[in-house]
Amino acid sequence: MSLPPETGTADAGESLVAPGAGPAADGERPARPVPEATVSRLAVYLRVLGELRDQGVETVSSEELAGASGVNSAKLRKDLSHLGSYGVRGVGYDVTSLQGRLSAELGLDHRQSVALVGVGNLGHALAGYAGFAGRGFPVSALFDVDPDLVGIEINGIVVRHVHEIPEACAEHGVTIGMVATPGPVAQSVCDLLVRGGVQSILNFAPVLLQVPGDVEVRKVDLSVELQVLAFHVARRHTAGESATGRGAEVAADPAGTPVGPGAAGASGDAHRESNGSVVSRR
Amino acid sequence: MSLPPETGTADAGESLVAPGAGPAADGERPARPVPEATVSRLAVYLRVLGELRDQGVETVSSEELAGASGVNSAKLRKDLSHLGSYGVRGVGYDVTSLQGRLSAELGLDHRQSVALVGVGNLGHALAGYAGFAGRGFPVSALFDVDPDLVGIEINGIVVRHVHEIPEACAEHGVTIGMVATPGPVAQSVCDLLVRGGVQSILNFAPVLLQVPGDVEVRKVDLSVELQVLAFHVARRHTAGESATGRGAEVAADPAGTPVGPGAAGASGDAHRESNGSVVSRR
DNA sequence: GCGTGTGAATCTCTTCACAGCA
DNA sequence: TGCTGTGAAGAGATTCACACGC
Repeated sequence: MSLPPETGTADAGESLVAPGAGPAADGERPARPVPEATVSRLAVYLRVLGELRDQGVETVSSEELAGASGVNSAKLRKDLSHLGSYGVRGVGYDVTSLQGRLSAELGLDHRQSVALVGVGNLGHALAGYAGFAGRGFPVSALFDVDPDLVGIEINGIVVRHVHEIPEACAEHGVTIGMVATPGPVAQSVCDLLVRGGVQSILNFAPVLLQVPGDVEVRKVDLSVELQVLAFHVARRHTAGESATGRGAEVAADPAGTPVGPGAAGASGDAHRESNGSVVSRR
Repeated sequence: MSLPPETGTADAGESLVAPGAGPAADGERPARPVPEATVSRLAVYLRVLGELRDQGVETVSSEELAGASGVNSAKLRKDLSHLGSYGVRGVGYDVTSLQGRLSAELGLDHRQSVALVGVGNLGHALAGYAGFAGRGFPVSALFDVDPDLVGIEINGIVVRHVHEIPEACAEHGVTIGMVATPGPVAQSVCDLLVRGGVQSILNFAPVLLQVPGDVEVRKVDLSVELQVLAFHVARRHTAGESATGRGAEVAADPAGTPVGPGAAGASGDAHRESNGSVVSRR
C-alpha cells in the first residue's frame, strides 16, 4: 500500500546542519524523503571523502568520487541532489564541506552510543573492532549470559549480564544495539534492548526479529552472503563452460567508465569495479 | 563462544534435487534470469525450510513460509515461480523437496570450498563460525601475513602465509574467498585469490576491490550498516519528537502495511520485521 | 474452498541527456 | 569550457488480483 509517504515531515527542525565544516550557509531543508537506496551509499561516499581528505585532496568531481565509491557519476549526483546543492558547477565538490554535510545527514554529529549483546566468537571480534570507535560508534556496553564472560573486560568495557540490559541502555542513552548471540536467544535479547529504549538494531543472528514499529532492524547474515556467491559460481558452471578462470580475463564493462581515482590505481592489468547495494526495509 | 549455531538442517547431502534432477529434464529450464533480488531471498527461504523440517513440518503454504521469512506471500510465490512450479495448488509446498530445489539452485549440491585470508580479530571469529561448515561452506584454508599467526591451527586448519594463496587455492579448488584483512592490504590479497582461480569473494575490508569481470565480489561493511541505522535514529529525531520509546509503543508505519504474516490479528502486541542486506555486485 | 502461479499495475531505483551556471 | 543538478525515459522489483488446478 502506498499510504502517506510521510506527508507531514512536518517540522521545521533546523537543528541539524553541520556546524564546523560547512557553515550551513544556504539553508537547504527540502524536507524530501531521501531514498533508502541512497542512504546506504551516502555512508560509502563519506568513507571515501575521508580518505581523500587524508590525501590532501580539496575538491572532487562527481566522476572521481563516484569512481572511487564504485558507482557511476549520474547516480552519485542524483544521490547528493537529495541533500541539496553542495557542488559548484564546472568545479566539483569541496571535500571537507561535503564530508560535513554527509555526516550531519547520517546523524553522526549526534553521539551514537552502541551496545553489543553476545560476546562469544563473533561478538568478541566486534567488540574489538577498531573501525567502530573510529567512525563515531563507540561500543559503550557489553552483555552476555555466560558466567565465564560476565565480568571480564574487553577494551576497557566490563561485560555485564543481559538482565541489566534495559537499565544499562537507558542509562547510557544507547541508540543502537547489536545482537551477536545464538539464534535461539536473539529474540529475548532483542526484547530487552527495546525495553531499554534502543531504536535501531543490527542483527547478526540467523533469525527474524520481531520488533515494535518504531524500531529499525537491519540484518547481517553471512551464510546468506556465501550462498548468493555460491549461486553465481553455480550459474557460471551451468551457463558458459569456459576455462575456469585462471587467466582471469577482463570483461568489458557494460556500463561505466573505469575512472580510476588518482590513487594507486589501475596500473598493470585492467580491472573493474562496481558496487551496488540492496536493502530491504520494513 | 559462538555465533548463531546452525540448527541441524543437516546438510541432507542426498535428498537434494528431488524432481527430475536431470538438467533440462523436467521441462524446467527456462534459462531465465532469476532476479538478483530473488537470489538473496532464496537463501533465507532455505534456512527457514530447514527449521521447519527439523520441526517435522512436511508442507507449508506460501503464506506461512513468507511470514517466517519476513516477506509477503506474493513476493515469495513470485520468487519461487522463477524456479518453476514446485507447489501444489490448494495445498502448498512440500518442505523437503522445495528445500532440495533451492539447494540445487544455489549451487549447494556442488561442494564449495572456502578460503579465508586474515585471521586477526574478525577473521579469527569467522574461521570458528560453525554456521559456515554447517551450511555447506567448510573453510578449507586460512592465510595471514603475521608470523605469529602463520603456523597456528584453528579448528584443525593450519594458517599458511599469504604467499601460498595462489597454489593453495588452486590445489583445494577454492571457489569462494573471504577477505578479512586491514583495508590497505585487501587489494593485494584479492589479486592473489584471483590468481588462485577464486571466482567469488566476500569482502569485509572497507575498500573497493578491483577484480576481473568474471569474478564476483560482495561486500560486507559493518560501519555502513551502523551509519544507516544512525540515519534512521537521526531522522526520527528530526521528524516526530514523540516520547522516546520506553514503553515501546507501536507507531503507525509511515509508509506501508505491517506486512504482518498471515492473520490480521497479530498475536500479542504488534510487531514488525525488517530485513536488510548490503552487497555490492560486480 | 483453498492456495499456487502469473499477467498487469505500481512503485522504486537507475540511467540518460541536457539546460544552466561558474 | 567543464561539471553540476535534474526532468524524463528506462529497468527492476513489488504488489495486486484473479484464473486455474487440486
